Amino acid sequence: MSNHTPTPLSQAWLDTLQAGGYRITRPLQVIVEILANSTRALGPVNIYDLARKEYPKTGLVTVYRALEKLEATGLVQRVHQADGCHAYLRAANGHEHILLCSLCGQVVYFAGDDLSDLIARVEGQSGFTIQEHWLQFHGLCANCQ
Amino acid sequence: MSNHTPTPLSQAWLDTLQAGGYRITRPLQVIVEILANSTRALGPVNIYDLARKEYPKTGLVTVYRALEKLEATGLVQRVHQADGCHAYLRAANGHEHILLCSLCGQVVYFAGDDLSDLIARVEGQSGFTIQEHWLQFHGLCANCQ
DNA sequence: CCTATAATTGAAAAAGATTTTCAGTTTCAT
DNA sequence: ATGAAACTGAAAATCTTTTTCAATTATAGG
Repeated sequence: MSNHTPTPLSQAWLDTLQAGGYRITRPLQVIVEILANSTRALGPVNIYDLARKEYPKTGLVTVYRALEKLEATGLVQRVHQADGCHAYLRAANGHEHILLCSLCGQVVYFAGDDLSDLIARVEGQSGFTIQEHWLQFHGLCANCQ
Repeated sequence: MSNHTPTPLSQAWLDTLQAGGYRITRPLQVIVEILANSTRALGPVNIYDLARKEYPKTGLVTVYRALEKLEATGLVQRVHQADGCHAYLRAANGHEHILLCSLCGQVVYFAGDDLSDLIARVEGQSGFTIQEHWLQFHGLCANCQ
């Protein structure tokens, strides 16, 4: 069976997973390779189909379990779209946020937003303690418009 | 069976639904009443349970169908949370955004954000046409902290 | 290099969530 | 009042996700 060399990013993910106490198996490697290098959001079944091209024995259950590990480790995040939240993506780092093409699922990460004033104001008015904020843009990518 | 007078908001929703060509039935009225006046996000089964207290014949299917209509009409929106996206809420109007308590699901709507500069910059850099933006805060409400 | 152990795997079954089908009922315009 | 079209609830069908379990595999330690 073919055995490509991992990209730098997927190698880094595998190192992180191993440091987290997980074992590095062939199906995990294949799934990591797929997700680390995808430019669009992928659902469990998409990943399953892609993984089986590389390692045909891969089971769908293993995809679900890999997604759990990757999400728990903070390498991957769920993508929320109007029609559901079943796709996954490389997690945004730091102050990155995501911009998604509503047609093809293409993703672009962008940095920069300073919401601290707004957050302070909303905390004051609501009595909440804000722990997390979530900013996401949707639109049409250059190819889809 | 009891028949409370509708609140102004739920009456407005019913009018909108009727204007949209939908028929106003008892289970729809009950479901609208529940959603229009809830201060927290509710999933289909939550709604089902609450609806049956008011109108015991209500079927879960009818809840799903009502949510479809309400979402299509823009009165209700799905709430996206870390663990899934199965709850619904009154839709945010205009420049309102939502702040959710991660423990109890309590929701607060807040207004105000000017992201036009950021949007313009990201459009320029990415080649996307941005159609929609999505801002959501998560935290602990006054009661839950 | 071998070994023991604990994690991981795939298949099948189970559980859950959502959708479809269908016959009977209800709304609402006429 | 009446009829057409929309809506309803129950059951069945479809998905999606999780659990169970025996077999396999990764990895630490000898």
